[in-house]
Amino acid sequence: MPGLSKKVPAYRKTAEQIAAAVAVAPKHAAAAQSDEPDEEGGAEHELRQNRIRKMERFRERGDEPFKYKFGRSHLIGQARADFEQVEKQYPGEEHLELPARLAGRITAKRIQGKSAFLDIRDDTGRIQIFFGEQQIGADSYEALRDLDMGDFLGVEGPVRRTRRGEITVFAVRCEILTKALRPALSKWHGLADVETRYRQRYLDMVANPEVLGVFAKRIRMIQVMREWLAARGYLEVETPMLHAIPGGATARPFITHHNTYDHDFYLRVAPELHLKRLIVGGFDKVFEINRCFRNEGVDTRHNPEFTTMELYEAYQDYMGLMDETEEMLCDVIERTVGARTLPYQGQEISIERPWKRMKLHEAIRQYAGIDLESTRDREEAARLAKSVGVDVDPTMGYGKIVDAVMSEKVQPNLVQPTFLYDYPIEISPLAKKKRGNDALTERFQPFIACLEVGNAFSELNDPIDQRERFAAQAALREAGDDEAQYLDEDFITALEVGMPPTAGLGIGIDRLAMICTDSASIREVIIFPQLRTIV
RNA sequence: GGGUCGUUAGCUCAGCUGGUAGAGCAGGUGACUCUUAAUCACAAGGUCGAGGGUUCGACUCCCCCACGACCCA
Repeated sequence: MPGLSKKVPAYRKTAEQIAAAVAVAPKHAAAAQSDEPDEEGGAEHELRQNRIRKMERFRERGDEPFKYKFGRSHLIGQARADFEQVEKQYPGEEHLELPARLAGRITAKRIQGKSAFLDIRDDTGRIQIFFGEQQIGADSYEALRDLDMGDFLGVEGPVRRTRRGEITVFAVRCEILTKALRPALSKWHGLADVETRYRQRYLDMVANPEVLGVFAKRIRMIQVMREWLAARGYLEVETPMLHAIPGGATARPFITHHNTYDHDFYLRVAPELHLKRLIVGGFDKVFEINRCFRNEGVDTRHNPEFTTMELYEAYQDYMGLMDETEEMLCDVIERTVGARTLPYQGQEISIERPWKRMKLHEAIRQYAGIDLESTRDREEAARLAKSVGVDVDPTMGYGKIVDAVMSEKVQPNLVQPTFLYDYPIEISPLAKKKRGNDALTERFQPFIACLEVGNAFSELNDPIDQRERFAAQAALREAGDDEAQYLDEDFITALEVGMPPTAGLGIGIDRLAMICTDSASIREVIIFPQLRTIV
C-alpha cells in the first residue's frame, strides 16, 4: 500500500505524539505561565515584565486590569460628529461641551508634568483625552503612569475643544479596561514585515489601521453583491464543502479524511455541480458566496482557499448573463469604491459601460499575432504557440495551449474591463456547445486590470453530451493531466432528470476585492492568508 | 521546481573592499499644567534567522538549511 512510508497524517497522531506536542508548547505560552524572568529573558521579556508589574499595581489599588464591561454613550466617531453638530447649532459660541463616555485602545501618550494627553481609538475613529491633575485628583493622575500604549481605556467627561482647537474629552473619570502585556509597535512606521503582518494579522491591524479600511471595503463589497442578487430574486444557498468526487472546475483538490466513514473526501474546488442540481430541483435563481479550495501554487493572485460567488439563472444564456454580469460588477464596484474610475497599481480603470467584448480567438489574433482558430491540431497549435514564445509541455492538449497563449499574450493587455467569449470546447467541459460551431462553447470571462475575475457559460444540460465531455476529461487524465475533471455519475443522473436552459457565473471575490482596494497581492485582501507552517 | 533579493534591539532601519554593532521610536529614571511624531537630560537594551566552512579575526566572504518577497516554469 503506498503512503505507509510517508508522514503520518495529522489526524492519525497517537496520544503520545499529542502529549509530546503539548509538552513542547510555544515559547510565549510557556513564558505566560511564570512571572519569573527565565535565564535567557531578553529585552522583549523585560518589556513584558514592566507591563506585568504595572498590571499588578492596578490590582493592588483595587482596580481590576481586565474589566468585564464598560457602557459607552457614543462610539468615538459619533462623539466627534455629535460635537461638531452642537457647534453648528451655536456658531461663535465658546465653551461648548457634550458629555460622553468613550472607550478605546491607547494609541499615543503625551504626559507633561501635571497635565497629560492620551489618544484612544475604536473602529470608528480616534480622539484625544485630556487629564489635569487637579480635575481627576493626584492619586488618579499618578495611576496614569501605569497606562501604556495598547491598553484599553474607558473615559468619562465633557467633549470640548482645546486651545489648539482639537476635539478632546476632558476626563473626569477613567478606568483601565484591559492591560496589554506586549509592547506596542513602531508609532509611525507601523509594522512592515509582511510575514508578521500575515501570520499575526491582529498586530497588522493594530499597527497599520489602514488595513481595517481594506477589510471594511471587502466586507462592504460582499454585502453590496448580496443585496444586488437578493433584489433580483436570487436565493442564497449553502452547498457542501466536502465532496466525494471533486468537480465543477479544472483544478487539483485537497484530500481530507472522515474518520467514522473511514473515507477520503475532497475539499470542494467549486460549488458548481451542486448549484446546478438545485436548478434541476426547481430553484430558478440561486447563488452561493463561499470558500473553495485548490491544491495549487501560491502567489500574488492565488491563495489555496479563496472565496467565490457563483450564480445560476434558469432560462438564461451566456449573452444575457454577460449583460447582467456587466451591470452587477459595475454596480458593485461603484457602490464599493464610490466612483466609476478607480486607481489600480498606477493605472486608471474606468468601469463605464459598455465594456469591451472580444471573441477569444479574435483576441489571440490581435494580441499574439497567431490564429489558433483555423486549426484544432495539437501539434500545429503547439508550433504556433512556441513561435510567439509561449512554452508548451507535452501534457498540454490543444485547449490548454489556447489557454496558455491567452494568459501570456492576451491577458496582460486587458487593463480596462473586457469580456472574452467563445472558448474552445476542450477546456470547457461543463459549457454548452456554441450554436453552429462544435469547436467552441458559449462561455465568457470578465477581465479587469489584467486580472481574471470570473467565468461563465450557457450551462451544458444535455446529459449525453455531458457524459462524453467527462469521457474526454478522463482521456486527458490518462495522458497525464492531473487537473482533468472526474466523472460524476450522480450529476449526470440529475441532468437526465432535466435541467432547464441555464446560464451560470462565477466571480472571484478576492480578485474583485484586490481591484476595489488597489491591492497588488491577494494576501492583502484575505484576512488570514495561508503561509507555510513553521515547524 | 529554477533564479534574484531579504532576515541586524520590542518596532522601523543604518552598518564601506573582513578588524568584533549604530540611530529613531517604544521601554526605564528624572524635569515639565493645552500637548498632538510633545520636548529636554541620563542610563539601559543585541546568539546580527539556524548550522557549517575559510581566516589571526566574519554582521560582512563561501556552503547548506528555514522562512519570506519578487520574477520565471
